[in-house]
Amino acid sequence: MEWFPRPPKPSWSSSAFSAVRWDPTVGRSSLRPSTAGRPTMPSPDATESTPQPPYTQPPYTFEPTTDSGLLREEFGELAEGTETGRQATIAGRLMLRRVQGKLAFGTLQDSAGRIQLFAPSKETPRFTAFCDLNLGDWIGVTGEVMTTRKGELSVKVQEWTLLAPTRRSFPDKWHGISDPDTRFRQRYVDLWVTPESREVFILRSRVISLMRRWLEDRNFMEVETPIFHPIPGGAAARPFTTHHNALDQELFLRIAPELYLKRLTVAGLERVFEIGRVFRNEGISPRHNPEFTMLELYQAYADYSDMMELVENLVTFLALELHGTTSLQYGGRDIELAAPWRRATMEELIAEHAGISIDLSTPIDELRSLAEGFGIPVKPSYGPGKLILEIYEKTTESALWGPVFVTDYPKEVSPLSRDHRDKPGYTERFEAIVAGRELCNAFSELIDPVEQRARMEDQVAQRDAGDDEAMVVDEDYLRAMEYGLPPTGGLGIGIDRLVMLLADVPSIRDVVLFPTLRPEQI
RNA sequence: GCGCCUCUAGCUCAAUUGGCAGAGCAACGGACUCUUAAUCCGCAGGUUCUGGGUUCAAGUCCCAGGGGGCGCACCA
Repeated sequence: MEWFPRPPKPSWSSSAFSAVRWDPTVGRSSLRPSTAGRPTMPSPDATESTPQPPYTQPPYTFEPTTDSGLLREEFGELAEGTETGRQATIAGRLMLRRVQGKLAFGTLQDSAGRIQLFAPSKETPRFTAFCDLNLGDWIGVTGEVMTTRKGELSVKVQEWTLLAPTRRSFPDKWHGISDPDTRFRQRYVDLWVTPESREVFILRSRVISLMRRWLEDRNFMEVETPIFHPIPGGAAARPFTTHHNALDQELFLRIAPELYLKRLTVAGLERVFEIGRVFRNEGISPRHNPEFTMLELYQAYADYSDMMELVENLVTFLALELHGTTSLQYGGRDIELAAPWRRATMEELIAEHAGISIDLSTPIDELRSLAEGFGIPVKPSYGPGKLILEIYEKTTESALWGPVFVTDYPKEVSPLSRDHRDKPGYTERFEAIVAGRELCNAFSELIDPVEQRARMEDQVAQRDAGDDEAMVVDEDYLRAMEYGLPPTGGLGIGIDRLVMLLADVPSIRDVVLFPTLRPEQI
């Protein structure tokens, strides 16, 4: 994605992340108002004796005819000293300025990149005021497209206007901002001084756009379901709570859209998807933000094998569209995303990585002592399925580089998944692990309302036993199921983690525009 | 929640065994008609995160608190 000319400084590859640019030990501070006077912005009590050009109200609109990217596309290969005779109007932020006396150069940044401004005093109106512009000011410029004697493509400043002054000091024009706290809190500064940061969010936007298109091409219909849930459900997580005054009712911010989307499958919408925010009242870490974005989709008449094919094909498509290849790097390590991905059962993978052979027929005492041997705090309520899952997560999951589909989860830990067609006690559920992280969770959906009620009641028992992430009984969902949920494959993908993978960044805060932080004391 | 690290000018960073708190960029004043982080001269800029303590003397050492980063726990 060469929309931005990279300055010759340390790259932002993930290895440079912590070592060079994002060293967490570097200083912190906040951008404070510039105390310097602004000649273009006299204070209210400035007198008429102030020898500065009068501040004029910026225009309400401005109409650029082109941008830096289009200019580079059209005029990128001009020889030195070319005068094209073509006029251009561009707008953006002044990022650099080099005044030579009667000749000035500037660097303008717009959403497509940067381009040089060429301002000779003989042709640039209000030349002194132009030279007095501050870094960060928004300006609009009209003039001839040309190249300098050194061959730099430029727009000659033959007309210009101040669109908005900046009243705060520009960050270091070479180093930008490196303090992570400032980058997250003042993302508006980070985005225009850190090209790599913009690149990540542009990539994120493209991921979601491409995903929509891909799903729509396969006859999936996008829907929106409630974010306020009277009963939290569809995942195991603590919810945020809120209150509706007129109804005088407690409401929960959704932890997953799952149960509403499956109601729509009952309704006959055979292929639905939703891309939206979900909220989980859990810890914050480089891989967890309390609000994050999920893609969930449901496909009638499909099972979990179909979901595996869908995931690997979708991710392959995204990698090819965004990078032109499925051979990527993450954190300096190679990863091959081309379909098909490996499929292996949880127990096979435990055998590979922990060197132990266990399954649901293993005596529970043996499972308990194995788990304790791995340092897992075992609760008495844990059955064999939960113990196997705990052992998998402790010994195996983070060691999987993948991509790999981890299949056949124990029924005990999968309250919404359908029984495995061949293996009693297991479900047709899988997670895809890529770069040691869960990318998605999917299953052949449980369609039997009697079985679903039993599973929900079991969850309630676990909740009563102290598990505050266990689900509760959702009577309306059970009623919907009683009308008949067809065989259905369902899938949830964490968009943030997918973007982290595709953008090769190490923290979820690098892909969330405004991550959750403690309030700043200003 | 626990542990480790960190916080100095608007930004990026210095400050030796505890000994006058500094530089570059930005800003401000000046010089300069082909620069590319322009260059050169000058000026100004500080609650060293906060509050205690030790000391003749604290950015530096100690205690408590706050923000942030990372790890652990949690998060299927």
